[in-house]
Amino acid sequence: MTTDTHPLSGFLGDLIAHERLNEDDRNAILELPFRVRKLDPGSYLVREGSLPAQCGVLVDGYAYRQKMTGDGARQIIAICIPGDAVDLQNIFLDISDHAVQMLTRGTVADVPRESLQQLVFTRPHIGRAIIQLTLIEASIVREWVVNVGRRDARERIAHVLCEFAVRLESRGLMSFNGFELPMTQEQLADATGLTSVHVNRVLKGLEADGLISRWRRHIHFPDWRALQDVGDFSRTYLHIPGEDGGASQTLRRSLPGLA
Amino acid sequence: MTTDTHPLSGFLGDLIAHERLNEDDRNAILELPFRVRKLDPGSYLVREGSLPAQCGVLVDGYAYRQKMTGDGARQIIAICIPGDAVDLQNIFLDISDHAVQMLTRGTVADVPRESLQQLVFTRPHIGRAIIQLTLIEASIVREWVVNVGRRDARERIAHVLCEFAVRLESRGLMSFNGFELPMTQEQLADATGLTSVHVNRVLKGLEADGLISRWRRHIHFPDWRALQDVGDFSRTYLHIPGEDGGASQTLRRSLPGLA
DNA sequence: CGTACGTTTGATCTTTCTCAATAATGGTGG
DNA sequence: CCACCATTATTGAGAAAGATCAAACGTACG
Repeated sequence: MTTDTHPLSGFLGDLIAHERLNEDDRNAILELPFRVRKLDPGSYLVREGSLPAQCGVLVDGYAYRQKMTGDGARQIIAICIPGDAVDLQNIFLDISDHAVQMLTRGTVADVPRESLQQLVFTRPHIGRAIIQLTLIEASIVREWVVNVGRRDARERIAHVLCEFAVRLESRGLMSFNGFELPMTQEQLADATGLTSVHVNRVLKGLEADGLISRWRRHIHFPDWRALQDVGDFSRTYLHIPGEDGGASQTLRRSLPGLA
Repeated sequence: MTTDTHPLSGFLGDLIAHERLNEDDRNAILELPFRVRKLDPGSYLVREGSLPAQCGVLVDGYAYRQKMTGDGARQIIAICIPGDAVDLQNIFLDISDHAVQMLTRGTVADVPRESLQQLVFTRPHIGRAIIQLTLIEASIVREWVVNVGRRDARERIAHVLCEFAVRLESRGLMSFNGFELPMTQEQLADATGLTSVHVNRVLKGLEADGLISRWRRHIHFPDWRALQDVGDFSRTYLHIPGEDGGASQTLRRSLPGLA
């Protein structure tokens, strides 16, 4: 299928998951002008304070949103997975208030700001879908405030792992019963407001308790239900369509141990 | 002036600050249907899991966004000030992922979801303005992740105070050189991921160091510049229009000690 | 005037950080 | 394919920030 190999097909799939788009809408997305780039880990998609003229769509690979404090500490705000548009805020806001950097090697399709902006108002269904995506992103960030503000280290890490698993699953990116964590323990620490030393100890603890199993950076879930409990995780804030708060068929398939 | 007494005039002012609206646009906002309610502290504007049919606009008084963890801890996600629309996410997303509660006694104007939704797509300037407001809200939440994840107690509280001061100032709600903090120390703790005991000690510390002065819940800023430094505060993430990152004229007036 | 709520203070305990060192891993050039 | 280097993971010991527990004190409101 040519659609599956179109660089924006992942993004389109995400839109479709949230809003019914007719053929014209779908074509409008696929006919957006774009330029593809290959990027190395650590390279910037957006710099804080910059004024991006295009919106990057992650074709493959992973990225993260990040802010630095005055004394050089890093806080990771969000993880971007393939199919995510990383500059939706910058379509309507001028100067970027945070940076986006590649976590792994990957591919990005840059779409001009104006093209997307125009679609939002000329095609209400696309507009609604894009607005929903930005709102869901905001919802995830709110949950991260809770995670970092009111949960202890073990809960935080369990929660982040659960969230990542469910998001990957919703895009069909889970392999078997787990995934390869695309980040170092130090980056996981920056996402959870901890130190890498402590992250290491907590991961070992989770493993010792049979809540996860690890090999290299691959994480598997021998007891998915228990991990969710430890992480105080409930998927509702992800606003994944077609799931009532219980698990989807696919999730049931790929995450056994779920009643 | 009749405009100033219209319940939605604060909201309109906020929109205008971000996007040029012509007379038709402005009238469209002021002619929105609404119903006014008076609310007591603690009463809910939105419950987590609910499906709001209207968008509340804070006319006066303060509110907060909040989520609870499984073991009953509360995390405050955002503070809403007069003029804020508290349900913008719920215009396009169905089930609410967090609760909104009154902090003080206050007044809310409820606008039907559909009316606002329609304006977004029929009046692109209003649409852009509303999208910008939701994006700025998201930007503030991102900064809160940084605050709670990577700053110590003193920095966190200083930062929250600075943010609150600047946001109030941008709406003309600062009195003299300070404001009345509309929340208890316990609520401030829930906003910063601390305990009320520790918040109390930190406030006293800030006061002892001449960074703030307190009388009841009134906070003043004897050394605004120093407080910003302690809080690692920079206003850029608030995306307040017409300010280059330096201070506005009004701010200069109302917050002396600013070079 | 008393009760409920918020603030302040002290003493002690835990979680997590910091510093430091060692071991494993992955990628690179020869 | 192998040796080497840089990065990442792991472990230990001690220190610190903040939590917890408990009590006293103020203040506002009915």
